[in-house]
Amino acid sequence: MNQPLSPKQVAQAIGVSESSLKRWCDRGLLKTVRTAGGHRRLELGDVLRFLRTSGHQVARPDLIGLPPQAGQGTTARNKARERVRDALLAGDEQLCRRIVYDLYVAGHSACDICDNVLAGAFHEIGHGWECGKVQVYRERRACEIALKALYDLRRALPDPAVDAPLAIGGSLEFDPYCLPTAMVELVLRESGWRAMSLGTMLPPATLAEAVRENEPDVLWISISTIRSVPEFLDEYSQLHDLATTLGSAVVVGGRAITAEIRRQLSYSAFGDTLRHLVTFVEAMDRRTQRVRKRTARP
Amino acid sequence: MNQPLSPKQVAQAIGVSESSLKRWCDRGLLKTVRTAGGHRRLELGDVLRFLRTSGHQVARPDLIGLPPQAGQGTTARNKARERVRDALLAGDEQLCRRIVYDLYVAGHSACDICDNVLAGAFHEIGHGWECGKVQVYRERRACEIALKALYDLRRALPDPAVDAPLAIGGSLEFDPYCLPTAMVELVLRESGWRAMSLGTMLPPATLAEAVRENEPDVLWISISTIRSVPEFLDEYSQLHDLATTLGSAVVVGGRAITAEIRRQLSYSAFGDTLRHLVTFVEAMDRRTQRVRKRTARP
DNA sequence: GAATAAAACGTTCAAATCGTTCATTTGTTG
DNA sequence: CAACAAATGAACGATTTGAACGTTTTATTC
Repeated sequence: MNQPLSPKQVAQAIGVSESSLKRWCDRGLLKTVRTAGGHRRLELGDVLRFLRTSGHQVARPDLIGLPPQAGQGTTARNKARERVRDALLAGDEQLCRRIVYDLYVAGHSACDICDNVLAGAFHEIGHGWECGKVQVYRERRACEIALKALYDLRRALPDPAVDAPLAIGGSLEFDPYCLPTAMVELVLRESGWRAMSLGTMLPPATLAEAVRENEPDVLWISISTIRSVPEFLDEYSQLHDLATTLGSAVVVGGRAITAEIRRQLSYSAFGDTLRHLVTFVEAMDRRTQRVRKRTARP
Repeated sequence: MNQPLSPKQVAQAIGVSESSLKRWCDRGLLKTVRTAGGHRRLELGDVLRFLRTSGHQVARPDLIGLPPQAGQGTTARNKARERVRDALLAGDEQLCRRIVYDLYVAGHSACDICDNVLAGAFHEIGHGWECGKVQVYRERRACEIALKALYDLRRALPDPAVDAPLAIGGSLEFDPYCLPTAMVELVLRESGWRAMSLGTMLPPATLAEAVRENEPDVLWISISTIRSVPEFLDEYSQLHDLATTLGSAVVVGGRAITAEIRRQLSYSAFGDTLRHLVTFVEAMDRRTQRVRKRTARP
């Protein structure tokens, strides 16, 4: 409980720069102990006392209490996955949001965070859910929290350019999982695309209509559950044919696509991970630029 | 995220001089915290509260983390519904978010916005959808956009106190509508409650488990569709009995509850609108305070 | 236990903010 | 219209803050 905190942790938690915090320590406003090498170590109790007495009543003193800080390292990501998983299971929205945001600030891409941290955490949660070790409501609550974290991250991205390539997509009927499609939207926007999720449980007919009316560069379809394989294959192929006819690339992915099913699908790109998707759309971007260059200088 | 804002940022955002802003702070019109060195730090929630009461417009919303162009539009509520409806149907996320924000900054409560603007807009959209005049995907896309606007608004609210009363809830199986439950969460948080949506399509058994494990003061259930009335009545009554036994009030509402069904339900409160819900929880708050006062002075 | 990456050290410096004063604008009243 | 009170915005030197830098300590990995 009285674990030593680093100046960086405390500074970030209360929203001031490390420099200021160090100055306050040196000025005696905040009791510090030093390691043998001269590094400052702060104790939680002292920090809280400082916040109370100095009149420096900070927004969220509770933040420094519980969460250990996210690092920037490559190994930090694996730990982040565990911490996110625990925060999600415990229903701690603030903590989850903070870990995700810290990772992003530390330089991890949204794509990376989704693929390696969130997806991993949900894989574990889903496993626990299938084994009956995790209550259903915890899994659902975790989805709600993760969705909020994703939307939060989304707001940190710049708005796409009005002439950026357009992508629309979502999940088909009987597939209520909103997280995958929210992730796709997020990472596409990170790549500068005008991505717009149409949501979940979309009848194929209305997706077709959306393609007709919006003529997107890419249509993405997220497949988390399949009710009837033959029906799915039929609906999907119709959709695919229509989209390609209208000049839209079709990207499909999701955990419900087995190797067996995949073999029977036509698609412009298949994504096991969001990384694959990003690679694909960036290749499209490069091709478009080449075409534009050619058109500009004939 | 909820990072403190500097007086300069806020002054530029509102479009007034730094001097005036400092004076307002010192006069107590705008809550401020001070750094250890004596510099003022403002929180976004407090700034918004000030804007709402003072009637100032926002010149540069981007400077304080608000969506671009927010806080300078019209604030008439009756027209707002039409404008939101059109923005939702057109898939214009920015515009929708902006209108909602403008309303909030202009002093309308989140509850009011949900009840009178968003719900109204979706009522019309739903009607158009049933008549076949509105494509399904447009309705779904509208949900996605509205959800983002709601989460955005949520961020503007202060975090609930750790000892605030707890409310959990969601929608039952076969009911995938996430908007109502997101609205409930939002307005409860606006009333200072620790509200946590568990999401949609929850099996009654896991809701029961959630009540057992979290012992909330209120359990809310949002009913947008009912698959089988007898099954629903059976499941609901079990849930209701369990919750009341454990000391949780049960609040139920939703467009699927007809007068006929309502007559057969037991509940602590029924909400046709979010306003009803807020009235109920605020009555609970007052009762709690009375009890506390009595306990404090015997 | 050595090698390597990450975090913290102390220092410097430009930018931001402090409190204060004062001239200007705005609104009210006789 | 003049007189007056209240609020605003600009300016000032003094102080605080945040970011940068190269160096040293700590933590992680093999």
